[in-house]
Amino acid sequence: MATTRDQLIEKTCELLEMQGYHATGLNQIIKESETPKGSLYYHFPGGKEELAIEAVSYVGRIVLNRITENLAEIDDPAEAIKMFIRNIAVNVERSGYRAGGPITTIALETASGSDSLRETCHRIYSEWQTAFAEKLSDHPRAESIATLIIASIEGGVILCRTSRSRTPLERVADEVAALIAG
Amino acid sequence: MATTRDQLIEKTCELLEMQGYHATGLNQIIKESETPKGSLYYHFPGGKEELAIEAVSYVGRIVLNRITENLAEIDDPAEAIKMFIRNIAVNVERSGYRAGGPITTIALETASGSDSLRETCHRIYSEWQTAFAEKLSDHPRAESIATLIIASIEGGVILCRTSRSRTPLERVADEVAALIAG
DNA sequence: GTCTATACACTGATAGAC
DNA sequence: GTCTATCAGTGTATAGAC
Repeated sequence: MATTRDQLIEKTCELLEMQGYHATGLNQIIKESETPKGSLYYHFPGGKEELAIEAVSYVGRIVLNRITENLAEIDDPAEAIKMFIRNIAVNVERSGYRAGGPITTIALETASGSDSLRETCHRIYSEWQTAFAEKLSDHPRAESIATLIIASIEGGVILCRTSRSRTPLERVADEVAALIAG
Repeated sequence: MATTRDQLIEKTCELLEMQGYHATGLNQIIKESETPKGSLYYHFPGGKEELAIEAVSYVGRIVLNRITENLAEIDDPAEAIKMFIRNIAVNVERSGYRAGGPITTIALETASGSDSLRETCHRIYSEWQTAFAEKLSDHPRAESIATLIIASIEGGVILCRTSRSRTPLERVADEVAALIAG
């Protein structure tokens, strides 16, 4: 029971992750999601920016859940986070290096453009960071390490997609684990 | 003695860093650099893509020199790299969080678009990584740590620009230094 | 709520005079 | 080498019938 609104949001998430904000046109979104343009402006009167905000919020929530669930599966924080990052590396490779980092491109493109999109990305990054910090709550530098984790994952995705190799994220996984273990 | 060609490349570097590839139009480049459009296609017959490749190569070389010079100033690798990253944090703040990471946005936007731009970014990231790895040559995991450094700087810039705070890169600097010192 | 047709600005690119 | 005028295509957004 996918509503028109949901179809638009999901297709927008997919295209934004692969192409970014400015390279993704509304015409492509309505064509690939098979929804008429009139419906888009009915559901999202704010146009492209409002649609992107909803899409980024949606995918941010999904990723937050995945972080929480995956980290809960392994007791040792260093090992849990290492496996989580290695899993991202595999997924980036599986996408043909076309996806990975669902909000990274948007965050950069809109950092000096749309303030509402920038704030949405900032909120999501904060939520992700909190999830990692909670897993590291025994560590004296939990918050600081959580920031490094988010930063190195985002940067690692860039390096993997640019080099068409999963090695960068695998190295990030190993080094982050080494840092946590001390 | 700035030639027309150099003016175009330098202005393109500036705009690509702040806005990204797709948000930067050729009209804006020629207007702000005060060079006519005819000259652009005379110097860069390949159009926007060729101009961007030249711009990315140019700024990549400048940054490589800055990495080499700055790292040579302090003997201890952990301290040298820490200060280098803290310096980036200050520069990002100084730009009003509108600049920083001169090729990051381009690397992401063109990862699934232009193959020649993607390869150019890949080459530059490799050169930067080698510069850090050489400074860490005494460390058994020099290459792996150099990858983490590039990734966490690129990601740290994203977090700083998105949150309008220099804290993320300062934390990255501290954690990377902790990792190197062991 | 859904859909089509269209307005209007702007994009990258080119032609041709100078 | 430089500059202007202009092309064809696409972008976001809107109007109005159904």
